[in-house]
Amino acid sequence: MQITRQADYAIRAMLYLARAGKGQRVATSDVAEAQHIPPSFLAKIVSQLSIAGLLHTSRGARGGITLARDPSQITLLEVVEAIDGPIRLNECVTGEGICVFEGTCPIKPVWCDAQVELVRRLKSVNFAMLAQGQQAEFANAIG
Amino acid sequence: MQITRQADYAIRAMLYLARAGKGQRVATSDVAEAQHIPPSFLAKIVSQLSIAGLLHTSRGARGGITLARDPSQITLLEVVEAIDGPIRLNECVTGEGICVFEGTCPIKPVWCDAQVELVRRLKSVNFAMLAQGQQAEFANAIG
DNA sequence: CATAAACAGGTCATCCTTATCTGATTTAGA
DNA sequence: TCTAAATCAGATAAGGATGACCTGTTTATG
Repeated sequence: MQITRQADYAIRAMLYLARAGKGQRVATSDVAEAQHIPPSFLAKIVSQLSIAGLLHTSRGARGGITLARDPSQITLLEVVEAIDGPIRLNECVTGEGICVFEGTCPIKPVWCDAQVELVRRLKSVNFAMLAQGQQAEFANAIG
Repeated sequence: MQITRQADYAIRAMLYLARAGKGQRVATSDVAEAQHIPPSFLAKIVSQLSIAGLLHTSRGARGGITLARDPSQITLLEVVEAIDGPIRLNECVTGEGICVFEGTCPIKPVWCDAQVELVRRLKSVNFAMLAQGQQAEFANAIG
Protein backbone atom coordinates (compact mmCIF):
# COMPACT_ATOMS: atom_id res chain seq x y z
CA MET A 1 0.00 0.00 0.00
CA GLN A 2 2.76 2.38 -0.94
CA ILE A 3 4.24 3.85 -4.08
CA THR A 4 7.73 2.60 -4.85
CA ARG A 5 10.88 4.55 -4.24
CA GLN A 6 11.27 4.68 -8.01
CA ALA A 7 7.99 6.50 -8.40
CA ASP A 8 8.98 8.96 -5.70
CA TYR A 9 12.27 9.58 -7.46
CA ALA A 10 10.46 10.06 -10.75
CA ILE A 11 8.15 12.67 -9.25
CA ARG A 12 11.03 14.59 -7.73
CA ALA A 13 12.93 14.49 -11.01
CA MET A 14 9.92 15.79 -12.92
CA LEU A 15 9.44 18.50 -10.33
CA TYR A 16 13.04 19.58 -10.76
CA LEU A 17 12.58 19.81 -14.52
CA ALA A 18 9.36 21.73 -14.10
CA ARG A 19 11.15 24.24 -11.94
CA ALA A 20 13.99 24.53 -14.45
CA GLY A 21 11.44 25.49 -17.06
CA LYS A 22 10.09 23.78 -20.14
CA GLY A 23 12.64 23.26 -22.93
CA GLN A 24 15.53 23.75 -20.52
CA ARG A 25 17.98 20.89 -20.93
CA VAL A 26 19.26 19.48 -17.68
CA ALA A 27 21.85 16.73 -17.25
CA THR A 28 20.53 13.65 -15.47
CA SER A 29 23.50 13.85 -13.13
CA ASP A 30 22.42 17.34 -12.06
CA VAL A 31 18.95 16.10 -11.24
CA ALA A 32 20.39 13.18 -9.31
CA GLU A 33 22.62 15.41 -7.23
CA ALA A 34 20.00 18.03 -6.53
CA GLN A 35 17.34 15.51 -5.54
CA HIS A 36 19.59 13.02 -3.78
CA ILE A 37 18.86 10.17 -6.18
CA PRO A 38 21.41 7.45 -7.01
CA PRO A 39 22.60 8.56 -10.48
CA SER A 40 22.70 5.15 -12.12
CA PHE A 41 19.28 4.38 -10.73
CA LEU A 42 17.84 7.61 -12.02
CA ALA A 43 19.08 6.74 -15.51
CA LYS A 44 16.70 3.83 -15.61
CA ILE A 45 13.81 5.86 -14.31
CA VAL A 46 14.48 8.54 -16.91
CA SER A 47 14.39 5.87 -19.57
CA GLN A 48 10.95 4.76 -18.45
CA LEU A 49 9.65 8.30 -18.30
CA SER A 50 10.96 8.85 -21.80
CA ILE A 51 9.19 5.77 -23.12
CA ALA A 52 6.00 6.97 -21.43
CA GLY A 53 6.34 10.23 -23.35
CA LEU A 54 6.68 12.40 -20.28
CA LEU A 55 10.12 13.77 -21.06
CA HIS A 56 12.48 14.15 -23.99
CA THR A 57 16.12 13.16 -23.99
CA SER A 58 19.03 14.57 -25.94
CA ARG A 59 22.18 12.57 -26.32
CA GLY A 60 25.73 13.73 -26.78
CA ALA A 61 27.72 16.58 -25.34
CA ARG A 62 25.51 19.28 -23.77
CA GLY A 63 22.68 16.79 -23.93
CA GLY A 64 20.18 16.23 -21.16
CA ILE A 65 16.53 15.77 -20.40
CA THR A 66 13.56 18.11 -20.53
CA LEU A 67 9.81 17.93 -20.03
CA ALA A 68 7.90 16.70 -23.05
CA ARG A 69 4.93 18.95 -22.31
CA ASP A 70 4.07 22.04 -20.39
CA PRO A 71 4.21 21.30 -16.66
CA SER A 72 0.54 22.19 -16.37
CA GLN A 73 -0.26 19.34 -18.74
CA ILE A 74 1.49 16.65 -16.71
CA THR A 75 -0.32 15.20 -13.72
CA LEU A 76 1.04 13.44 -10.68
CA LEU A 77 -1.03 10.41 -11.66
CA GLU A 78 0.70 10.08 -15.02
CA VAL A 79 4.14 9.97 -13.48
CA VAL A 80 3.16 7.48 -10.79
CA GLU A 81 1.48 5.16 -13.27
CA ALA A 82 4.33 5.44 -15.76
CA ILE A 83 6.62 3.90 -13.17
CA ASP A 84 4.45 1.76 -10.93
CA GLY A 85 1.77 0.87 -13.43
CA PRO A 86 -1.95 1.49 -12.96
CA ILE A 87 -3.09 2.19 -9.43
CA ARG A 88 -5.26 -0.49 -7.95
CA LEU A 89 -5.93 -0.92 -4.27
CA ASN A 90 -6.88 -4.58 -4.59
CA GLU A 91 -6.47 -7.19 -7.25
CA CYS A 92 -10.20 -7.53 -7.83
CA VAL A 93 -10.54 -3.88 -8.81
CA THR A 94 -8.69 -4.48 -12.07
CA GLY A 95 -11.67 -5.84 -13.93
CA GLU A 96 -14.03 -8.72 -14.37
CA GLY A 97 -13.34 -12.38 -13.76
CA ILE A 98 -10.53 -12.01 -11.24
CA CYS A 99 -12.53 -12.81 -8.11
CA VAL A 100 -14.74 -15.85 -7.64
CA PHE A 101 -17.22 -13.79 -5.66
CA GLU A 102 -17.64 -11.19 -8.35
CA GLY A 103 -21.05 -9.64 -8.11
CA THR A 104 -21.93 -10.77 -4.61
CA CYS A 105 -18.83 -9.41 -2.88
CA PRO A 106 -19.73 -6.47 -0.62
CA ILE A 107 -16.10 -5.39 -0.28
CA LYS A 108 -15.20 -4.71 -3.89
CA PRO A 109 -17.33 -1.55 -4.13
CA VAL A 110 -15.45 -0.13 -1.18
CA TRP A 111 -12.11 -0.61 -2.91
CA CYS A 112 -13.44 0.68 -6.19
CA ASP A 113 -14.79 3.80 -4.60
CA ALA A 114 -11.65 4.51 -2.61
CA GLN A 115 -9.52 3.95 -5.68
CA VAL A 116 -11.57 6.29 -7.83
CA GLU A 117 -11.16 8.97 -5.22
CA LEU A 118 -7.41 8.43 -4.96
CA VAL A 119 -6.95 8.52 -8.71
CA ARG A 120 -9.07 11.63 -8.94
CA ARG A 121 -6.85 13.39 -6.44
CA LEU A 122 -3.60 12.47 -8.12
CA LYS A 123 -5.01 13.50 -11.46
CA SER A 124 -5.97 16.90 -10.09
CA VAL A 125 -2.38 17.82 -9.31
CA ASN A 126 -0.10 18.95 -12.12
CA PHE A 127 3.54 19.95 -12.10
CA ALA A 128 2.92 23.62 -12.71
CA MET A 129 1.08 23.66 -9.39
CA LEU A 130 3.81 21.73 -7.66
CA ALA A 131 6.61 23.86 -9.11
CA GLN A 132 4.93 27.00 -7.86
CA GLY A 133 4.00 25.52 -4.53
CA GLN A 134 0.32 26.03 -5.18
CA GLN A 135 -0.91 23.04 -3.31
CA ALA A 136 -2.49 25.07 -0.55
CA GLU A 137 -5.82 23.38 -1.12
CA PHE A 138 -4.42 20.31 0.53
CA ALA A 139 -4.32 20.02 4.26
CA ASN A 140 -1.11 19.00 5.93
CA ALA A 141 -2.56 17.17 8.87
CA ILE A 142 -2.34 13.45 9.45
CA GLY A 143 -4.91 11.84 11.70
CA MET B 1 0.06 0.55 -4.25
CA GLN B 2 -2.03 -2.45 -3.35
CA ILE B 3 -3.04 -4.34 -0.25
CA THR B 4 -1.46 -7.77 0.04
CA ARG B 5 -3.21 -10.99 -0.71
CA GLN B 6 -2.97 -11.77 2.98
CA ALA B 7 -4.99 -8.70 3.87
CA ASP B 8 -7.60 -9.59 1.31
CA TYR B 9 -7.84 -13.10 2.75
CA ALA B 10 -8.11 -11.66 6.24
CA ILE B 11 -10.99 -9.42 5.24
CA ARG B 12 -12.86 -12.27 3.61
CA ALA B 13 -12.32 -14.48 6.63
CA MET B 14 -13.62 -11.80 8.97
CA LEU B 15 -16.59 -11.27 6.71
CA TYR B 16 -17.39 -14.96 6.85
CA LEU B 17 -17.26 -14.89 10.64
CA ALA B 18 -19.42 -11.80 10.75
CA ARG B 19 -22.03 -13.56 8.65
CA ALA B 20 -21.89 -16.65 10.86
CA GLY B 21 -22.72 -14.44 13.83
CA LYS B 22 -20.79 -13.31 16.85
CA GLY B 23 -19.84 -16.06 19.28
CA GLN B 24 -20.39 -18.73 16.64
CA ARG B 25 -17.35 -21.00 16.52
CA VAL B 26 -16.22 -21.83 13.02
CA ALA B 27 -13.39 -24.17 12.03
CA THR B 28 -10.61 -22.45 10.12
CA SER B 29 -10.86 -25.14 7.49
CA ASP B 30 -14.50 -24.21 6.88
CA VAL B 31 -13.53 -20.58 6.34
CA ALA B 32 -10.75 -21.61 3.99
CA GLU B 33 -13.02 -23.76 1.91
CA ALA B 34 -15.87 -21.28 1.73
CA GLN B 35 -13.61 -18.37 0.82
CA HIS B 36 -11.16 -20.25 -1.40
CA ILE B 37 -8.15 -19.53 0.79
CA PRO B 38 -5.19 -21.96 1.05
CA PRO B 39 -5.87 -23.58 4.47
CA SER B 40 -2.30 -23.60 5.70
CA PHE B 41 -1.91 -19.98 4.66
CA LEU B 42 -5.06 -18.93 6.43
CA ALA B 43 -3.75 -20.45 9.66
CA LYS B 44 -1.01 -17.88 9.75
CA ILE B 45 -3.36 -15.04 8.99
CA VAL B 46 -5.73 -16.19 11.74
CA SER B 47 -2.82 -16.18 14.14
CA GLN B 48 -2.04 -12.55 13.32
CA LEU B 49 -5.68 -11.54 13.64
CA SER B 50 -5.79 -13.23 17.01
CA ILE B 51 -2.72 -11.38 18.23
CA ALA B 52 -4.28 -8.13 17.01
CA GLY B 53 -7.30 -8.91 19.18
CA LEU B 54 -9.74 -9.09 16.28
CA LEU B 55 -10.80 -12.68 16.82
CA HIS B 56 -10.73 -15.35 19.51
CA THR B 57 -9.50 -18.88 19.01
CA SER B 58 -10.47 -22.08 20.79
CA ARG B 59 -8.23 -25.11 20.64
CA GLY B 60 -9.17 -28.73 20.82
CA ALA B 61 -12.03 -30.73 19.41
CA ARG B 62 -15.02 -28.57 18.45
CA GLY B 63 -12.64 -25.64 18.57
CA GLY B 64 -12.59 -22.84 16.06
CA ILE B 65 -12.43 -19.11 15.65
CA THR B 66 -14.93 -16.37 16.32
CA LEU B 67 -15.04 -12.59 16.22
CA ALA B 68 -13.65 -10.91 19.31
CA ARG B 69 -16.15 -8.07 19.10
CA ASP B 70 -19.46 -7.24 17.58
CA PRO B 71 -19.08 -6.93 13.79
CA SER B 72 -20.24 -3.33 13.98
CA GLN B 73 -17.24 -2.56 16.17
CA ILE B 74 -14.65 -3.88 13.72
CA THR B 75 -13.64 -1.67 10.81
CA LEU B 76 -12.10 -2.57 7.50
CA LEU B 77 -9.13 -0.40 8.41
CA GLU B 78 -8.37 -2.42 11.53
CA VAL B 79 -8.17 -5.67 9.63
CA VAL B 80 -6.03 -4.24 6.85
CA GLU B 81 -3.59 -2.63 9.28
CA ALA B 82 -3.46 -5.73 11.46
CA ILE B 83 -2.02 -7.63 8.51
CA ASP B 84 -0.25 -5.08 6.33
CA GLY B 85 0.70 -2.58 9.01
CA PRO B 86 -0.19 1.10 8.97
CA ILE B 87 -1.33 2.51 5.67
CA ARG B 88 1.05 5.00 4.15
CA LEU B 89 1.05 6.07 0.54
CA ASN B 90 4.65 7.25 0.60
CA GLU B 91 7.55 6.81 2.95
CA CYS B 92 7.70 10.50 3.86
CA VAL B 93 4.15 10.46 5.21
CA THR B 94 5.20 8.36 8.18
CA GLY B 95 6.57 11.22 10.20
CA GLU B 96 9.31 13.78 10.56
CA GLY B 97 12.92 13.43 9.51
CA ILE B 98 12.48 10.86 6.77
CA CYS B 99 12.81 13.19 3.78
CA VAL B 100 15.65 15.66 3.22
CA PHE B 101 13.24 18.15 1.71
CA GLU B 102 10.91 18.12 4.70
CA GLY B 103 9.12 21.42 4.96
CA THR B 104 9.80 22.69 1.48
CA CYS B 105 8.45 19.69 -0.42
CA PRO B 106 5.23 20.54 -2.26
CA ILE B 107 4.38 16.88 -2.85
CA LYS B 108 4.15 15.62 0.70
CA PRO B 109 0.90 17.47 1.46
CA VAL B 110 -0.70 15.76 -1.49
CA TRP B 111 0.18 12.33 -0.17
CA CYS B 112 -0.85 13.23 3.34
CA ASP B 113 -4.20 14.47 2.23
CA ALA B 114 -4.91 11.50 -0.01
CA GLN B 115 -3.89 9.14 2.76
CA VAL B 116 -6.13 10.79 5.32
CA GLU B 117 -9.03 10.40 2.96
CA LEU B 118 -8.26 6.76 2.25
CA VAL B 119 -7.94 5.94 5.93
CA ARG B 120 -11.15 7.77 6.68
CA ARG B 121 -13.00 5.67 4.15
CA LEU B 122 -11.68 2.36 5.38
CA LYS B 123 -12.47 3.37 8.92
CA SER B 124 -16.06 4.18 7.99
CA VAL B 125 -16.81 0.62 6.92
CA ASN B 126 -17.50 -2.01 9.56
CA PHE B 127 -18.25 -5.69 9.25
CA ALA B 128 -21.87 -5.43 10.25
CA MET B 129 -22.38 -3.27 7.17
CA LEU B 130 -20.46 -5.68 4.98
CA ALA B 131 -22.23 -8.75 6.31
CA GLN B 132 -25.59 -7.22 5.56
CA GLY B 133 -24.52 -5.86 2.21
CA GLN B 134 -25.21 -2.31 3.32
CA GLN B 135 -22.52 -0.68 1.26
CA ALA B 136 -24.95 0.99 -1.10
CA GLU B 137 -23.43 4.37 -0.38
CA PHE B 138 -20.45 3.36 -2.44
CA ALA B 139 -20.52 3.65 -6.18
CA ASN B 140 -19.50 0.67 -8.23
CA ALA B 141 -18.07 2.54 -11.18
CA ILE B 142 -14.42 2.73 -12.12
CA GLY B 143 -13.30 5.67 -14.15
C1' DC C 1 -7.61 -42.16 26.20
C1' DA C 2 -8.38 -40.96 21.37
C1' DT C 3 -9.56 -37.57 18.28
C1' DA C 4 -10.10 -33.07 16.36
C1' DA C 5 -8.62 -28.77 16.04
C1' DA C 6 -5.79 -24.67 16.75
C1' DC C 7 -0.93 -23.32 17.49
C1' DA C 8 4.04 -22.47 16.54
C1' DG C 9 7.66 -22.61 13.69
C1' DG C 10 10.49 -23.58 9.96
C1' DT C 11 11.22 -24.10 5.09
C1' DC C 12 10.91 -22.96 0.36
C1' DA C 13 10.35 -20.83 -4.28
C1' DT C 14 9.32 -16.83 -6.58
C1' DC C 15 8.94 -12.24 -7.55
C1' DC C 16 9.72 -7.26 -6.66
C1' DT C 17 12.52 -3.55 -5.36
C1' DT C 18 16.60 -1.19 -5.22
C1' DA C 19 20.93 -0.46 -6.84
C1' DT C 20 25.24 -0.90 -9.45
C1' DC C 21 28.10 -1.70 -13.28
C1' DT C 22 29.48 -2.01 -18.06
C1' DG C 23 29.67 -1.26 -22.74
C1' DA C 24 27.47 0.83 -26.79
C1' DT C 25 25.70 4.78 -29.01
C1' DT C 26 25.03 9.42 -30.06
C1' DT C 27 26.26 14.25 -30.45
C1' DA C 28 28.33 18.99 -29.65
C1' DG C 29 32.27 21.40 -29.94
C1' DA C 30 37.36 22.17 -30.43
C1' DT D 1 38.02 14.54 -37.50
C1' DC D 2 38.69 13.69 -32.80
C1' DT D 3 37.34 13.92 -28.15
C1' DA D 4 34.56 14.55 -24.31
C1' DA D 5 29.96 14.43 -22.66
C1' DA D 6 25.92 12.35 -22.18
C1' DT D 7 22.13 9.06 -22.91
C1' DC D 8 20.82 4.04 -23.85
C1' DA D 9 20.45 -0.77 -23.02
C1' DG D 10 21.25 -4.72 -20.68
C1' DA D 11 23.30 -7.73 -17.21
C1' DT D 12 23.92 -8.50 -12.57
C1' DA D 13 23.16 -8.90 -7.56
C1' DA D 14 21.65 -8.27 -2.84
C1' DG D 15 17.77 -8.04 -0.04
C1' DG D 16 13.20 -8.30 1.24
C1' DA D 17 8.34 -9.29 0.57
C1' DT D 18 5.05 -12.55 -0.73
C1' DG D 19 2.55 -16.74 -1.16
C1' DA D 20 2.46 -21.31 0.10
C1' DC D 21 3.44 -25.75 2.41
C1' DC D 22 4.61 -28.97 6.03
C1' DT D 23 5.50 -30.93 10.61
C1' DG D 24 5.16 -31.32 14.99
C1' DT D 25 2.86 -29.55 19.63
C1' DT D 26 -0.78 -28.29 22.55
C1' DT D 27 -5.48 -28.52 24.12
C1' DA D 28 -10.28 -29.49 24.73
C1' DT D 29 -14.06 -32.61 23.83
C1' DG D 30 -16.38 -37.01 23.79
